[in-house]
Amino acid sequence: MADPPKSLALRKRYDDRQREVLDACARVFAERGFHGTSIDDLIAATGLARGGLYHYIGSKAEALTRILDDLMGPLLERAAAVVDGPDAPTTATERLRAMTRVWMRQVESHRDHVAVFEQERRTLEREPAWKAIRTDRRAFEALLVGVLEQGVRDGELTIDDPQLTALALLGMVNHSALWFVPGGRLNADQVADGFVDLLLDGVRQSG
Amino acid sequence: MADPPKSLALRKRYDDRQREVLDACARVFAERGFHGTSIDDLIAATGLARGGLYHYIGSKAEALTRILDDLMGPLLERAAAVVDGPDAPTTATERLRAMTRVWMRQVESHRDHVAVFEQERRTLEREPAWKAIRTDRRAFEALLVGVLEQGVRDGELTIDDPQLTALALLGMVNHSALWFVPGGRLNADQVADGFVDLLLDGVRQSG
DNA sequence: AAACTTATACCGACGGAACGGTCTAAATTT
DNA sequence: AAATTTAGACCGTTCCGTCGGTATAAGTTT
Repeated sequence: MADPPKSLALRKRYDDRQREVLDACARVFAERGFHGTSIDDLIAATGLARGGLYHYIGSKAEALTRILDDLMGPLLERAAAVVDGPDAPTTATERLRAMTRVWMRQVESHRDHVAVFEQERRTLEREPAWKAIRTDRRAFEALLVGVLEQGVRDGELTIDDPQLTALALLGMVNHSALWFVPGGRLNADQVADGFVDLLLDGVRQSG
Repeated sequence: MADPPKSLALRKRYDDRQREVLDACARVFAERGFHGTSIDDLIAATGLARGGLYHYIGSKAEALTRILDDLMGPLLERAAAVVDGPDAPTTATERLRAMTRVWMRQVESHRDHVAVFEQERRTLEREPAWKAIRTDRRAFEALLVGVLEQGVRDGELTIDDPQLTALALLGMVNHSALWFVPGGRLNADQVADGFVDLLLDGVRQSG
């Protein structure tokens, strides 16, 4: 990656353009996979030429790193805020709902990023280079399990296996990056509420 | 792919070896992704040399096709059997459980295949070459939605949005290919039952 | 404000390595 | 000896990233 400009005004212009370029990269990565994407694909997607592209991304791998950081950073920050923050709800049920909404909104706004994350999961778990991403992922999952366990402690929830329950919700939401269509029949909050209601009450006819 | 042997005894030997080779390919594809896997990776994983490998797989893409067919064929067949077959249970709840067990057992026995399927989802949906796989996937999902709708008709289940509910379960199970460990704390049926119980009754403390 | 210098944005030809796949022939089995 | 399995050198292509260069905008001096 080229050194970003020193002057403040230009720096902003550079950052904005870089964001555009990285979003385009995320779109192609999500579509064709990281390894399935060639530099020429990125050139076609960004409209830049080879040199111009490298001016902003440094390398294909660096682009992936940035894409994943831009996904996990905000997600973790917001999730922590609605679980532990000053204005966070206090009951486990409400926290679970708030957290799931934050999460589905991230799927809505960063669908390609989530898709890339899911696609490259195995690689991310293996390579030392992605340790930061792994740490973020684990922190998020721990947050989720924590909320579920709080629910059990408080007598709000009855859970056989909190770990499995967390994995179930993780599957639902992360998998939604494959089918969720922004602007489609359901918006992010509706899907989030749908999942949480399902998890809380199930579908068995009562009474 | 080389012509398989004509004589019956040799044909079996060839098929067995081919299965071994394809399983090894699936393992590497799951680990590094299809495009992230080089022929040399497959050579290392199979112990064969270049020529020997091509004797059994024809091409990298053909190997992928076989891997996915070997996954979806049996899955669909067994799922249809426990939903519609002669000895299939009749209530939606029982059918849902039976179907999920079949499905999780396929994750258990073909974890790498499922992981590859998940990783290449976007490509599989796009390329004309994978039409057969898409048809199978859709048939499976239709089977699942059908069971859920039957449950609603029969008054067994109360479901706001059967489509979303199906997607939730699809997410749980398919995502399990990422974390399920054969021989680990939970076996396939235990995970399947855990998911189904979750979906049926939820986690909210009742009473 | 005009002339000049520097910083930034972008281009596209190019190199070297790695890629998937083929082919001839040797080894092994039937 | 015939059929099958395995080997590995080899080919053309595609790959990622670099580099020297141009054009434009910003900053500086006169």
